[in-house]
Amino acid sequence: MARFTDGEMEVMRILWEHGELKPAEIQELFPRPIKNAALRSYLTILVEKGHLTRRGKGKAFYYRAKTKRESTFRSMLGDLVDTFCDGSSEALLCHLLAKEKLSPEELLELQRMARDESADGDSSKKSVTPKKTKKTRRTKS
Amino acid sequence: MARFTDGEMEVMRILWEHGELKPAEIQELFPRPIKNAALRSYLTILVEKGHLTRRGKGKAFYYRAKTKRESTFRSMLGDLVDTFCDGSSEALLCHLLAKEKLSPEELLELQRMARDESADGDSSKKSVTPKKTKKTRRTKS
DNA sequence: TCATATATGCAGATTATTCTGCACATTTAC
DNA sequence: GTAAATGTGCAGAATAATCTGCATATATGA
Repeated sequence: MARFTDGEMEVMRILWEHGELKPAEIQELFPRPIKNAALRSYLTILVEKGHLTRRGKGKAFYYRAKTKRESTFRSMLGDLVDTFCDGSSEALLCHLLAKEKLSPEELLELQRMARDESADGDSSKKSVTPKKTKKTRRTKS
Repeated sequence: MARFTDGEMEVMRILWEHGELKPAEIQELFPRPIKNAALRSYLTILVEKGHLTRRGKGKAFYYRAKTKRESTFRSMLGDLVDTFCDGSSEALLCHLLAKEKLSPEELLELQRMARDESADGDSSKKSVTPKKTKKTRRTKS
């Protein structure tokens, strides 16, 4: 359902994080220099595709993500699993277990944390990233 | 590094699985009906991009994947992790742990299997999918 | 009121992807 | 040798993504 090009994904990321912005604000947050009009053509397409909504507020239009971050994540993860793991997300888990050098104790602790995090309340609004367990920050290849 | 469109990905999947094929053979394995010439335009582009090699064998050209399945998987998984998990693959692991309903015993068994699998020999040629642990086969959404 | 800054609307250029059509070459069967 | 089957090369159409330029509208401040 949710497929994005690179430029579109950058826009979505910014709006997922900041909620509601006008083009000039998105432009400033954009990871590379981009002309205002070029950015607006992304926005127009994303509105047409139904991934964004916009409303006039004062002089400008303000844009907001309609497609949710969590559902996009699930969808893209599902595509990856279908392509490389024969549809089994357990196979992906297996792959990560092999890569992450965790002791059995750390692993079980992580599972407990993951359970707690997914148990309470509205998980769709929450970040996927746990708070205290960052480790392998990737550098841009 | 490795980015593929849908059509290109289908070609790569087929060649990853079957090794070396000529256009007509790929055409038959393609998941949807596609004309031979349309398929060949994919192949031409993939060769230009450096993802395939080809060699004349008899009358026809035979194509082979140059870009490896494992490195593509890692690259795409890395992109996903960068976009949605703040670069931490441990965060993705956390997400999967929350989704997969595994007992601690099953989890540790899975970790042991994952370790064994990644330990022996040339892992780049092996499937990411473990043999006995399939469970949540996704249906095409 | 008028100039300036800010925002939008729109036309279209550029490139990449996907796909079609057709001419021509080579192998194989008769 | 000749026809049919199979394969290649190439030109280009259709669509989508990316980006540019410019005309115009509106709010703000002197």
